[in-house]
Amino acid sequence: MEWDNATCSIALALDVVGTRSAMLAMREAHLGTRRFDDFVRRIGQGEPAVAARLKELVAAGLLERVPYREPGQRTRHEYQLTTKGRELLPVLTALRQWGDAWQTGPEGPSLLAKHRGCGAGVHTVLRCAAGHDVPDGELELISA
Amino acid sequence: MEWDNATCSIALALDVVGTRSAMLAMREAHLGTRRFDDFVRRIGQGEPAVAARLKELVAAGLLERVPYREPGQRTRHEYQLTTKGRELLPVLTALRQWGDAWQTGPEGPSLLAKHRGCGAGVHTVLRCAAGHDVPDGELELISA
DNA sequence: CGGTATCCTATAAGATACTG
DNA sequence: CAGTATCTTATAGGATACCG
Repeated sequence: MEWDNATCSIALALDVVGTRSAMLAMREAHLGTRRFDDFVRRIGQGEPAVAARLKELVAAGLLERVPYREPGQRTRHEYQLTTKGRELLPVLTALRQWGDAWQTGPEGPSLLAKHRGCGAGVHTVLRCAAGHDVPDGELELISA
Repeated sequence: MEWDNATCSIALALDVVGTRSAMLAMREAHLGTRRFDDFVRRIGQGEPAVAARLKELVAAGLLERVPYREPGQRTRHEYQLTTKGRELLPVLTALRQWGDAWQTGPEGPSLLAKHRGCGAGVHTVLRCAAGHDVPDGELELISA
């Protein structure tokens, strides 16, 4: 069979988080951002762009628009991470790690990832199903 | 300080690999694709789009355009992964893993990652600098 | 506060043709 | 084979205004 991007997991993932705004929105959700205005301010894009992206991420099941009500206030909505969205964390971590290593300026990284309690920095490692760490060069990518 | 995407490692990484074609080109490079025509066919986009992307990836230092010569042929060029490009592998692996889990159709994944020799499938795990595995919920993302 | 409506620009990407 | 040139379309994203 000729190679088909329609069945490639990477291409399929990019269908959902393949834009800058989508990935930054997911970063924000993982940082604890919940309200529309905060997404807008922190992503650094206009309301229309952010609104469109949040709508798509909700439709794709990475975020959920949940009503809530503070005492004495009217009902509002907040964007909460679903499990599907939460499991994007390795992608964000790998991107941050690569950006730290290769794209930061002299100021150093402005985004940190810590092991809660332990306090040490967190990075991704590759591991195989047999339990081995997979060092550079021992991973074979194959298109079936 | 207000949050600044100009110093966020994720945003900086997306400056380079934030488009579909860039990420797919890097997937291809990791699959062993080296020649222009193969990138075009396998990415599934037109020559102009692929040419632009390869040029950017070379400029950003993820690929290198290397001359080579088969006996009796004229000199040609191939696109080779640099260390910077090779270290993007965790990002691709995390994307593939998430796509496998959440975005594949009934046919299952068409892209495999195996531990060379061992043969077992490969996935990413999060680990802290102290050596602990970091399970879901124990990672704290902080914007400094 | 949490958006929508409109209009505009920039860029990603498709289509086709051509060249060394 | 490895692109470039040209033209077109689709979409990401910016700017501004407005609304419940």
